[in-house]
Amino acid sequence: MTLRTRFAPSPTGFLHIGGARTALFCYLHTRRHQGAFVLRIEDTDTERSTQEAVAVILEGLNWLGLPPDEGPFFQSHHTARYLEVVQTLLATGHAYPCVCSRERLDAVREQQRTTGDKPRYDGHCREAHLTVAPGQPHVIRFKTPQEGEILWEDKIQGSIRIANGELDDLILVRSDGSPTYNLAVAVDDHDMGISLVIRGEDHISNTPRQIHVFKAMGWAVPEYGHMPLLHGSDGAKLSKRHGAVSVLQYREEGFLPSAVNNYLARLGWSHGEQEIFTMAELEQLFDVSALGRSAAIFDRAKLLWINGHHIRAATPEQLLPELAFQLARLGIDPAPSSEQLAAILPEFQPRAATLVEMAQKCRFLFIDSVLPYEEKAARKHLTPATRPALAALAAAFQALPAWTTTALEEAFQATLTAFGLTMGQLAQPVRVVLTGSGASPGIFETLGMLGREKSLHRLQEGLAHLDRQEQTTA
RNA sequence: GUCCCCAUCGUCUAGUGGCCUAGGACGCCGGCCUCUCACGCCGGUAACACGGGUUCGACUCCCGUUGGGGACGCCA
Repeated sequence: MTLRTRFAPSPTGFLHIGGARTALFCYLHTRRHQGAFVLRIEDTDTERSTQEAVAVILEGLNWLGLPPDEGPFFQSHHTARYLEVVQTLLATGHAYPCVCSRERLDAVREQQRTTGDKPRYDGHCREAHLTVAPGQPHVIRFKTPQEGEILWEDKIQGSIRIANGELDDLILVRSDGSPTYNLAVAVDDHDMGISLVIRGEDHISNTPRQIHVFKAMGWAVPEYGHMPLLHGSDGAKLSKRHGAVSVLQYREEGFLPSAVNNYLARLGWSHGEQEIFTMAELEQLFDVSALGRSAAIFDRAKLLWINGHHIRAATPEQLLPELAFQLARLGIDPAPSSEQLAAILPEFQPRAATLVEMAQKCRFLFIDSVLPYEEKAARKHLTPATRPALAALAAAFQALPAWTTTALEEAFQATLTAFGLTMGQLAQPVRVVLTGSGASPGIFETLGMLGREKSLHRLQEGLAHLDRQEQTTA
């Protein structure tokens, strides 16, 4: 029997980083075991589910590179089947109608809370054998066994046992006739032949309820693996408060999907002392049964480091669209050509932890003027004392027959010798004038990438700047 | 409150009774490289929550305490 897993998000919001991790683990585990990865949209809550959320979740999965083998399927399309199952449950005495009002339920819970009991349904209608009149508001509840316990070998958590006495009679069908989560999940997991349910550990308490439905229907119970949750820096379950935004936000921020996946996979899982993994490696190595059991805290600093690694390991061609995307966001117009970007990318790959950072660092190449200069850099390196050498260098460059690295180096060296300067004493002022900042790729690489025309223009611009400065201070 | 789960450097982790004077990675600090910034390299900082057992021997097994997390909806 082949492995079948499912990722089952509810479309009530975007796909955040925690959901992405669940999807990733399902996907990787399934790839490793050559199973089928099913995507199922849990939209039984018609009040809160939206089409936009579905679209954003799909887009997120697509960006991460976690395509489902089957689906997306929508639970809202399966309503008739859920209700059919409920009829069977009713007929076999595993379910019953309940006419308790919300007010009564609230009062019961309130009472239980004050007496220190676990808030739960008190079974008021359980043995009432009610026959509801047409139009009479009621829900259908599952008749949970009160004795015994549910025990399962969790793929991640080990054996978990929960006494049936801890459970109450959950609602299967709402008073508006719509099915609830626990019913829909059990029916779909069975109908879709899911053999391993991988989900967050916040679902542990739902598992015995779902297993009861399976048993009442005489279905084979799937295996379960409850993964530890992702926490924010305060140690609590990741939420919007922690900036748990859409995974697509990470694309905006210049992260590579391979890096995000790599980072996420290392949260709770390890393979020897290896830190960097390609998707292909993860698909081969990752196994949910090797997961740890304690929650992990999301650490952006490490994500940044991993992202830098993946940026360095990528080919310029792979990065090209991402960089173009970020440059466009910076308002670079016209957009540089692919050839242009591919040529400069290697210089910036080791210098950026994100594509956003990379775009900022190579921006100087695509704008008309880098004025005004970064203040600190200009103050430190662009002093009146540097003017003569700068002017001489500009003249020497001007006279160059060809804009080659060798020629540039020779002219540079000659200027150095003529003025008795060290490399740094001249390179830094030139760098500021060329890029507007005190940091850039090597000075000859920078000159080469900028090209003759822009370089010469910026040197003149720099000299003019120094002259202006002279006047204001004089 | 009740039930369930967890507990090694700040963070992610290795560790499955002796190989641990606890290893790696991120971060941080220092150094090297060097025209700047990165990258890279070298070094440093820093942890087995606590208390009982079990054992010749516990980070590793058991119990308890403490701490943290999750769940307790006509949400999923």
